[in-house]
Amino acid sequence: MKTELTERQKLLLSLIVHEHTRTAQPVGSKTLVEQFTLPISSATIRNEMTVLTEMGYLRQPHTSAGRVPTEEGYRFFVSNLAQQTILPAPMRNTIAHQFYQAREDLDGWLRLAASVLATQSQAASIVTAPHTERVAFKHLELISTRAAQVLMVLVLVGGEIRQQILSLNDAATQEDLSALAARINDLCANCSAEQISRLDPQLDPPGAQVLEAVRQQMQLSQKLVTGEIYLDGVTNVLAEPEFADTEQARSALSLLEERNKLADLLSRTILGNEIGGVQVLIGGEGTWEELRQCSVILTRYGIADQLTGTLGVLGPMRMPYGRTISTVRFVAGLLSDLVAENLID
Amino acid sequence: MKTELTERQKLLLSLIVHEHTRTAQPVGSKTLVEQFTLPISSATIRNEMTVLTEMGYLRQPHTSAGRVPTEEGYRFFVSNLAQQTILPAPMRNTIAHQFYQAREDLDGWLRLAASVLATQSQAASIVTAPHTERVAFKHLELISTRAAQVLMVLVLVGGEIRQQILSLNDAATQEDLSALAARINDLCANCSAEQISRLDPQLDPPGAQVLEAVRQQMQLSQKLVTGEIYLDGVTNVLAEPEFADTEQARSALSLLEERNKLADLLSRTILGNEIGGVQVLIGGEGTWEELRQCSVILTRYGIADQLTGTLGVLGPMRMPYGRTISTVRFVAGLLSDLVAENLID
DNA sequence: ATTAGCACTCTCAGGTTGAGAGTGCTAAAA
DNA sequence: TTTTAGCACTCTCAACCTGAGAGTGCTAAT
Repeated sequence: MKTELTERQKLLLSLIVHEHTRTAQPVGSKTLVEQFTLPISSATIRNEMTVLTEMGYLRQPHTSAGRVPTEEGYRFFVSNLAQQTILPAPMRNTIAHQFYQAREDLDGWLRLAASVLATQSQAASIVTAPHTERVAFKHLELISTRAAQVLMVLVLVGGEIRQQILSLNDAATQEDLSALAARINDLCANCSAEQISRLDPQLDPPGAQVLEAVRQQMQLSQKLVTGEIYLDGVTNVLAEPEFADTEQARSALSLLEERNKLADLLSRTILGNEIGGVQVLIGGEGTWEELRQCSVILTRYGIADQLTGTLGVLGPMRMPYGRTISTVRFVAGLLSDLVAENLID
Repeated sequence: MKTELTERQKLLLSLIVHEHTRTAQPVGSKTLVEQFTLPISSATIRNEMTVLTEMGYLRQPHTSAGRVPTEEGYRFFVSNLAQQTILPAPMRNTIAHQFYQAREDLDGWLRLAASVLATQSQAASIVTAPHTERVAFKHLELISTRAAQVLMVLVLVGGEIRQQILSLNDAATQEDLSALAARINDLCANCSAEQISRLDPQLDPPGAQVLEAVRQQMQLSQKLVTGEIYLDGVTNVLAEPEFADTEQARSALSLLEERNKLADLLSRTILGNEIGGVQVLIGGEGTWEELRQCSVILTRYGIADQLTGTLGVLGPMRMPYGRTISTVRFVAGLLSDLVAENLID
């Protein structure tokens, strides 16, 4: 159907995308030739623009306005024309240094990652906590609180921690609880939820109750987006001229608040996307009505098949794709390194 | 300075606030008499309005518009005129039932609380995780991961869990670690960070390293807004007509993103406010420039001196105060009950 | 103390206008 | 065949004007 673009057409499309990204205005043929001192006349550009418009890469907001890239136009640009702009070295160092300083804990890293993404891309950032595909038992701890109430702390392979308050049918001493925990730790080491449900340990009632709670927590953890989702820079999006009308912004940002919709969106990157690959969703791709005006850049980080999370950026469709993709990739790399260094297995 | 308001003036102020809250428009003398079929004429109302305007409770956007309540007007309304509207019983039951169902964990409760607040008030909601004033040691667990890396899980009195990955100088077996943890558990039971730093247990190097990490984590936990902050309904604010201009909305919502500013705001409720008291900040109170157009309703929940958190709502200054204050109080009550039921000490 | 009446003020929506930007087409030039 | 200059045409946008409408403040009468 679509014929190949000539080199000149590619160049023009590229320039139009750049100029429009910079000014947020439709770009006209004359502006183009002046801005970039092109060796061809505006009339020639108009002819080429007509072609690109017919091919669906450009569109005119109204009869006598300049051209604006369509979703298709952006898609072509991202796949064929956008060039990765490597972040300047001092910037990279500054960021890496921040991560080094925030060496405290996972929570701090993820929050920092979201903050860096948001600042660098001037858009909204999304970071999910890393998550194991294969949920397995690592360690259990039972802590007596008062009467028959017990705080259960469950550590999973990968380092995820889940807690629950159990009300036992009978009171138990801390010694009893510790013994029970030790027994279960032996029994379940490295087991999956299914394996646990299959083994029949003939435990006394409180033991069975604890084991069932362990199994439930592990099953909960298997659900995809169970953990924390870190957002930052949401107000950056409001600053973009395309969202001067609040209604537009509202629909886009509401997606970030509805956890299940957001999870749905993030799961896009999980299916068929290896670590290191960056996925660019432009204009909702027909699926997300709320994102008609937006683009989302997502990638995964972590260690494949062990501990992975998703991270990305949501901004207006008019976005500096080259720079943003690089930034997303860079931050994902940093987080992957951190996960690798601190992997718990 | 200010003379007392007559009953009729109070009534009128009250009606103006209600009408303005409903329509988001300045209210005129004629509208008022028609809307509420008052037994006085519009001219009389105009005279009273002049008085109220001179007293600083009302203001005219321009010469020939109706009146709008000023910050002072809202403040007077909230302190003297607003009546608590108790949530209808079926509504209360529905909400309580939701909490009952989400019995899983603290995380779920807090998220639900934020969601309920946001939905009921049609504004942005803020909920912080409960936090101990007096941070004290409850239980430590050391879990061997690989080589000299150790996952440290620290449970504080109150149930807060903190985790950290330690790199020991020498590798240690799980038995060694368990023994060390047991020793420290005995040593530190119910201690504060200061007490821990004072005791000199003559532990071997890895033990000292762990103890120092425990102390650090406890000190971190003492910082006020250390835990998770749950937000919901941020996009509700965007729907309000006063934020049709994105710039306004941006400045207000940016406050919610900047953790330290938000913490600062929340700390307002901590100083000199007992549990059960609801604090209403109208128009930034001269302190928060970003909130010039907004009101914030905050309260504390939990058990005084033991485990308390903050929760509240941020919305436009034009807000149904009676209803919203009741809702905030109601949700705080629910959370307080949950904390009491599941207190860990 | 209250009210009817009225002149006055200000906003807002609708309509008009002219400048400016950008296009498409055509005919000539390369 | 491709490129370009020239030009008529279209459309937006800001500025301006205008009249309707809403609401006020004042005054004089009740």
